[in-house]
Amino acid sequence: MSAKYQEFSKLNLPEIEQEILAKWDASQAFEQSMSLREGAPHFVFYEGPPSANGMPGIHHVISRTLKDLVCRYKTMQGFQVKRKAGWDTHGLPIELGVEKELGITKEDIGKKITVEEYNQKCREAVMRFKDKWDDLTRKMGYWVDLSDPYITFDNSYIETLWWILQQLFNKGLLYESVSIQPYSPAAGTGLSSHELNMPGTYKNVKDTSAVVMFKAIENDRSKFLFEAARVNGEEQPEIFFMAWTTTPWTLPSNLGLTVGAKINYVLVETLNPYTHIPVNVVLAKDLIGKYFKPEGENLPIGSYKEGDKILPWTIIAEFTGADIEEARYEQLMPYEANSAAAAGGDPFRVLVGDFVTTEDGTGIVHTAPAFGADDFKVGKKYGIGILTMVDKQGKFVDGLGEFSGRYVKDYKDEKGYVDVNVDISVKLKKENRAFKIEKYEHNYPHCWRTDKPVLYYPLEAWFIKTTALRDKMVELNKTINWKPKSTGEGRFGNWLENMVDWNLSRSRFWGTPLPIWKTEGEDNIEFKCIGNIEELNSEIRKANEVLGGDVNKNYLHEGILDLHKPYVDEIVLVSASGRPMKRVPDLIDVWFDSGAMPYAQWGLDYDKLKAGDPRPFKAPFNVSFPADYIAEGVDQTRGWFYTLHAIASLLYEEVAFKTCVSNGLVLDKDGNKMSKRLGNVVDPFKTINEFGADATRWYLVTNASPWDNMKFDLEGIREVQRKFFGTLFNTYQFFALYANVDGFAFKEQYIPLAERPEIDRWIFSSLNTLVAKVKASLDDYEPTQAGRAIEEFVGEQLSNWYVRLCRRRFWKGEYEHDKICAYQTLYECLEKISLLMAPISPFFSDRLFNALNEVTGLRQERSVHHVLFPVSDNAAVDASLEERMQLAQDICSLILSLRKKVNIKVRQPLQKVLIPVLDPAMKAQILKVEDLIKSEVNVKELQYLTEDSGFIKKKIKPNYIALGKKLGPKMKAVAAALGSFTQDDINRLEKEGSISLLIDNEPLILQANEVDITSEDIPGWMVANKDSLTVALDITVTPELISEGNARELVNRIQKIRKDNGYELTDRIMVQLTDHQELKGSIAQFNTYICAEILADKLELVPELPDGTEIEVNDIPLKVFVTKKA
RNA sequence: UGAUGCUUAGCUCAGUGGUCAGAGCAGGUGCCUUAUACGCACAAGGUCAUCGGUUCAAACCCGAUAGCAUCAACCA
Repeated sequence: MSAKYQEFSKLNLPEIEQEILAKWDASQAFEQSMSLREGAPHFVFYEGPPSANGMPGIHHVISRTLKDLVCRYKTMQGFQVKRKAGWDTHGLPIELGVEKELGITKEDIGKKITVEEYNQKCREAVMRFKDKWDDLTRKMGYWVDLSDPYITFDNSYIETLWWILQQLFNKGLLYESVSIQPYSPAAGTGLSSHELNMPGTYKNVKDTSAVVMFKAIENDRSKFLFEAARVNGEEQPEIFFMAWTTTPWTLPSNLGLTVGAKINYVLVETLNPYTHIPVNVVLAKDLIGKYFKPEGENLPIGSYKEGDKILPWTIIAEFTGADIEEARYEQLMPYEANSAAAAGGDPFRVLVGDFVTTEDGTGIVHTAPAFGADDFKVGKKYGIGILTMVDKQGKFVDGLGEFSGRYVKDYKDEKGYVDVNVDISVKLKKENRAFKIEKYEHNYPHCWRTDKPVLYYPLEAWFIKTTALRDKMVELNKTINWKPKSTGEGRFGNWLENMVDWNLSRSRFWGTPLPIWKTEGEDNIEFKCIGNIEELNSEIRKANEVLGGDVNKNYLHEGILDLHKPYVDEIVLVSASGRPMKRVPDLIDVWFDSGAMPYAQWGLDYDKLKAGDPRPFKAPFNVSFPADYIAEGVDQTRGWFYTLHAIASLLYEEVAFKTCVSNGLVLDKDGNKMSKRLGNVVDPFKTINEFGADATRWYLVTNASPWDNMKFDLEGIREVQRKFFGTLFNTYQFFALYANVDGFAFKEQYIPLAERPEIDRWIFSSLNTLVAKVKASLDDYEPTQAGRAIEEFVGEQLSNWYVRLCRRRFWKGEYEHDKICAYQTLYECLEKISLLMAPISPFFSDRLFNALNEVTGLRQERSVHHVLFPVSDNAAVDASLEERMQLAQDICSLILSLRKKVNIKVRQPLQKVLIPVLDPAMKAQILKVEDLIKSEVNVKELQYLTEDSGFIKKKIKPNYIALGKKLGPKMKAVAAALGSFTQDDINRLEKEGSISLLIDNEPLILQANEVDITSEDIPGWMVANKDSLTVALDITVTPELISEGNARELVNRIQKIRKDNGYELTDRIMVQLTDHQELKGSIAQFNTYICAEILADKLELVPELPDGTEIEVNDIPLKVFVTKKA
């Protein structure tokens, strides 16, 4: 323990941080922050695993600051907070990175490079930037246990995922199905959404589009259409539903027509423009204009002659989509391969779907479930079956007549490729089944590798039936505390409501394999889902015994050593009926990896597993589920937040986290997204090295609410550094300077609050109010509020008011009661601040705390992060005291503003200030701070004007809040009436407590408490107002006042000379001045004052001073000669 | 296209159903020196995105529009 408070030459945050980091390392401060809380209640935090495959960016600093500050705060609240780090190690970005590095594509894997080698590369690549991440973690002061992280590619991690999948499989929540996915026939592979979002994949292309006519069959639902046509005179009317398609090749696979329930449709009697046969067609009313000209309306059909430009048409019925639901139609292009039986459902019906619009087409959507996600969904809902009349090479299957074997798009760059879409259109035209054929330009996705158009194609995939738990998940979500609320209720809640089953399958190489084996062939398929390594090993041996030969020969001895591809794929298992089973080649979605971290981070406990424990995970899972708190970027809403929630709901019908903070994006200072391409990425290392992690963290937290997108500007960090840390640092420096002089080490008895001066009690009250506010804000996960409150206190209350007003107490007089009060008060403020700010800025707070504590030894703890958070002392909070100090600050500000207006500097004393006081309470309040105001603004007296002094001009306004409900619409009239009140009217109202008005010829009694009376003017005086406060200043400068002003000015000049001469604070001086008529009186009168201020024994007036310094005192030139007294 | 959020001073952000809309920074003016010019004080700066509605009263509540952002989707 050193006897002196450390003084610094200059604030250097990065340097302080280096020092603190070394100290933390040496003392194992982080480990201690947990071990000191052994046995205390847990606060559970989950770390969302980052991928160490890329460099960390500044946006990682914000979410990690949020994580860290809550964990530190909860530790200070007495909780034990363990935080295990984790790494996300699987997934497409890693694979793509490796492909790029090796210069290969997906197709080359298994050919140019073995899967084994490839996965080895991935395993190496995944931790490429781990050092950088660890470095950032350390430098930004993020306390997380990096020594024992969970890693998603570890066997034990994958094993836990398998166990979970097995649970879901056993519950029937894991199933195989088809889903419609983007697929590139040219490349023979499915495309991920990532690949589809690559630049240049969407291109404008011209395709043959067709409006085709599906012939309606008369039934219950369509009867009214036929009757309408018959009324119109036709005996055997033909009615057609018109639908538009840009992909005519999907027409042989058509199984339905989808309409919008609320869209208005019409039945139109007209002619087919190609065949000129009279027809009746159904389309959306809004789209009539697209196909028919207004001139043709209601023209008789018979009037049309071939070659006419105008097609006659007549609306003969009007109805909504809901009216024709379940109507039926004839198949458009029947062949042997696409029969209703082949579709496996009840096709050729009119369906209702919410995706239908009337923006283009006909308002009726041709629905081929195999080739569109919406089509598939609505088709499934209605059970119309599915037809996939195109194979994986992109050509029509056999059994489609003349179209069999033809490619639906030019995937092969065939010479003389004839567009099959055109042929289909021509055929339909001839058959009176096409209404309009034209080229249509639209935006369509293309395979980024082959440049050929993508098709949406049904592919086999494994799904988790999350929809089965939807209601439960929605219900559980309501118990989660979301910050901000809108993320949980809106974005997340909405997502849950519209959730679809989770497509787990990924056809890649580096990831968690799906642990499902299945028998080959189409009949009696048997499945086996493996749940742990031991089970797999025993199944391996069993298969070898049953199937014999070389089956699994490489895995018999040691069992399986790596759960990745290609090893798992080599393993053959045996089904219950004795047939060989091969693994489903899929990997699972990496989001499952991270969503399962609450369980997999600990791994499986075989003892519990064998005992049939439903939660067979290693300790400390039992005390680490669910999480009290998680925090990530808002982009994780449908990522990690969802998968955590989904898995916990599926397994245990519980939440995985109780509070979730989702932070917004970090944009550059102009509001653009940071991207490498634009070169506007902020390097977190550079930022921290230059400005310090504390300033960066403080800026990120206080600049904007974390969930708003923030525009990141280094200028803002600079400001924080200067304004907040600079001020706080200076306040400490001030304290240290004098405390060292006086040897203050908090050795004296703690002086009770009641015995301290008013200003001390005030800053204490204010401090405790702050403590309460900070605690409330942090408890509510609102760190921005907390940080801003601390800033405000340090800048305005502590530094700029308390210290400024109290300066003299620290250097004047003996080391006794008042001085000790001042030291104790300032010390406690500084110490509490160090505690309050510790969660947000862990370094400087620790430095400040220790700088103080190393001298006084008041605390046992060696780090601020081990101390319990302060508790607000209600007894110290005095609202009335805070109010009157605020009053004093406001009054001072008003007086300064008046001085400025008339250009009278503060050093010039003025005689008096007038303050109208309308009630005795206000006067009492100001009286208590009168001295303070007088010295602060250099005024000799405060005069209170009460109403009877006659000086005040009052103003009256309705009290809108009180009167609003009572008066309602009469409010305006009353306001006008009050506006025309005379001073006498106001006085009478005040005296009598009420007044009667005539509003709209009705009498109305107004009570005194229903109006606001203020005094905004004092006739003849210069006034300034703030809210209801009014201040007038007497700006008369009498000769006496000038004289005193001169004296003060002189003091000020001589002080400057002292400083220039480099004298010590305590040096006494001798002063010679040239005699000057105008100053003579002043110097004589204020001689004692001047001498006391400048530490001179006397002032000597001489006629000439050749060696003196020339100065000016209020424009009076003179010379002074100052020497240090020996 | 949908969901969600944002839009207030030149910039970064507060703000509450109550009649003059706030702070910091930048810019302006004036002040130094026994903590701090990396400071202090004062003044100026606004169509609260636009348009409608509810209300005695709207920056605030509601509805539409526009722009930005994220996520999801992408379609006939």
